[in-house]
Amino acid sequence: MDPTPPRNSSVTVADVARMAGVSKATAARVLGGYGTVSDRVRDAVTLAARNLNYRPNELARSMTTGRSGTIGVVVGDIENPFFSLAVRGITDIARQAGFTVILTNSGENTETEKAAIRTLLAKRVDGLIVSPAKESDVDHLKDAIRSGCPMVLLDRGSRALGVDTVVADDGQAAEGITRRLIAGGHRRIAYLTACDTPDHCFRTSSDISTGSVRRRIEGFLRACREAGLAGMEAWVRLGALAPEETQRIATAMLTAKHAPTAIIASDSVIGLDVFKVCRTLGLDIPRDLSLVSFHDADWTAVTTPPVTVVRQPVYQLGETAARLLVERLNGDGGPASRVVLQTELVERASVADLSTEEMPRASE
Amino acid sequence: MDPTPPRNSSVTVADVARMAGVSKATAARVLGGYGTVSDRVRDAVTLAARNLNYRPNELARSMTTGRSGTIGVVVGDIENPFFSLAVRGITDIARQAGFTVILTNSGENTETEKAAIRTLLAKRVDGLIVSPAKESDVDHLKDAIRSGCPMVLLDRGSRALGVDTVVADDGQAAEGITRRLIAGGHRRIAYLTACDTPDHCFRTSSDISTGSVRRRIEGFLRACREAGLAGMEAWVRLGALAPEETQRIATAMLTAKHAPTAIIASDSVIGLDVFKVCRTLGLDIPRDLSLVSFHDADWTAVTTPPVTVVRQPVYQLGETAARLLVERLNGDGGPASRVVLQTELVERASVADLSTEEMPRASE
DNA sequence: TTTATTATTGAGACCGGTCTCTTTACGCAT
DNA sequence: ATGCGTAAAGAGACCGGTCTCAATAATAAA
Repeated sequence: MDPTPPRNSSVTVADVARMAGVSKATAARVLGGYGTVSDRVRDAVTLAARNLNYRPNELARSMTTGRSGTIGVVVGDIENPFFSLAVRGITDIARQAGFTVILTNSGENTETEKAAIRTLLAKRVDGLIVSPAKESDVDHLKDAIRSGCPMVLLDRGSRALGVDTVVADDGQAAEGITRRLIAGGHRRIAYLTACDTPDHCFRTSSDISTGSVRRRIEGFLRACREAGLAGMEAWVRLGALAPEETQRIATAMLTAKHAPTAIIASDSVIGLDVFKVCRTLGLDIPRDLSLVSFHDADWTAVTTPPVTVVRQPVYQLGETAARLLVERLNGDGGPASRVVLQTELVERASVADLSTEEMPRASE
Repeated sequence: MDPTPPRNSSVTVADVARMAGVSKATAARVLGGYGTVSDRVRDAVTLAARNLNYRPNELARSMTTGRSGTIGVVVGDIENPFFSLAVRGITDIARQAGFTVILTNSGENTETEKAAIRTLLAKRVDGLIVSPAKESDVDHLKDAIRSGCPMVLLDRGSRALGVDTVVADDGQAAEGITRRLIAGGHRRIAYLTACDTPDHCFRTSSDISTGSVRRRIEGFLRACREAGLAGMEAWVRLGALAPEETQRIATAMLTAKHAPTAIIASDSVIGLDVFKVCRTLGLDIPRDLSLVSFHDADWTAVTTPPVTVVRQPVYQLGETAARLLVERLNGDGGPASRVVLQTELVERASVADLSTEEMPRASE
């Protein structure tokens, strides 16, 4: 209609009110959709708003209402398909519920995480979804909670915080897959993770500050002990933080005299690098090495052989976290809940059964 | 120190000022880090702020300064590794420059995109980075620009908008890979994309509203024409929006009488599904089908055979977009620039050379 | 017709910062 | 001692909405 609608660099309710010939309060009522207004006035204001190309200032609104309509998300690394899928779940639910998402990467670094939380709090997010880098260092999270900001923990719980938590049954999953490997005759089973300790050596599971990984390692060790395998702590390898390091560690393990017959990769990024190393070293999976990875990443189904994985309901993890948070924001004052989503072992062809394989050979 | 620091549900500068025994203006000067204050007062205010556990309200600050310190990002789908990597690039740069990122998924849907832009504008983002779902429908973007919100287009340009744009040299890349296939003796080359038209049929490249894809198809057709191949438009297949559809389309193509000898997948998600279909159909790559995919996704290097891809500098795409935007926000008033990042053809083993393969057969 | 009740509208405070303008005070030169 | 320049601090408006409360108009009840 109007060929050059105004620039509206900042058309305010007052401007609209003036043009419509009503008070600021009345215009605000129409524009904000609250209170009671006559149809005649409503039309006049709506028309004026359209003509002026009025755009509400959500900032000003948040100012008085105290709700910003945003939720802050802190993940380790959005580039990791695990997180990008979870974030997709979060944003989908958030959008449905009328919230927008401010995304932050901690890079699995507590300092960055602290800064992120501070920024998000300053921006007055209505709630937080956090995947804490370290469970042991959560004072900043405690602060946020105490200051009244609802929080949901994603993938990594910290019971000390007493907030809603959504995790997968990592411990059981690891226990199950370990048991399966042991039943298949494996004894030298390595667990490879990005988590690290100051001296890069694993001693006890309490050294591991990333909740999900700690639970997995505990499950791994539990299954080992159950089978009478001792000293399996030595097979837990840390520090697979980047592709180069992962490949260095995997290469070292696999070329050593006492090489593992099976490796459990703590996430799909690590699993991929282990796979690459095998290819580089000319090792055949599963003949020379059995491989199991956490996270059913897309690539795991198309390799030769396809790799056996622990399928986590990642999207649902994000969805559930967001849903829990939205409930809180809508006034749910119930006690903190801990949702544990079931994982599923997807058996493909990267695991060898040493026991039955040996048998026919022995009898032939 | 203090065992129970206050709840600070809303400690304001006024509160801090009162406790420090100074005026609100003075406290604000200290807390906001502007103006001039005596050391004695500064210390008093700082101490009071700490005791009260004061947290600045960024919303209120934005209100007066007119800058929110956030940039809005609209991508098609964060779950797609292409976008998650680009977003990583964006957030890294944004954080360095002191901005936070509000992330939105359009789901490649223009209506959702419009709503997202509206919301982001209402939240008064300082700038926008958008990957428009359709180049043909950009009035909402034009509006945003006219209202004074700096914008950078990511991966998909629209010259009509006259704003900074960062894209890969999609046209050349497609042209190059097509030429290579043709030189290898391929004549029946299919191009498979998620983009769609109302009747699911491709006629002319102007039907394609996603900029990057349109440029690729144009490159593809250019190379075909150059080689004297006519009617290759028929080999452009649309509508690979979801795994099921991609697999349906690929299966139909590959089981038809006139099956393609090569398929170019418009992104790695589609490439993966084509790969799966080949496996299902028992087709050998590259003997029965040559496959090339856009985007050097992690899985492409570990399949058997590894697949030839067009490597786009995705992270840098995001980085560059963010950098450009930050420059604008810092007052750069120069003309809109169009940055074209070079792609790289990563030749692996999924492409067969029909010409040399046929020759020995013919002479045997 | 008068009063009670309700629907509309207006005036203005408020949210929590920033920022301009003014006042006060101090140090130094004349 | 007087005057001036400048540093430090206070007062209060303002940003753009929301929201309470009072005022007015319209409708219903008596």
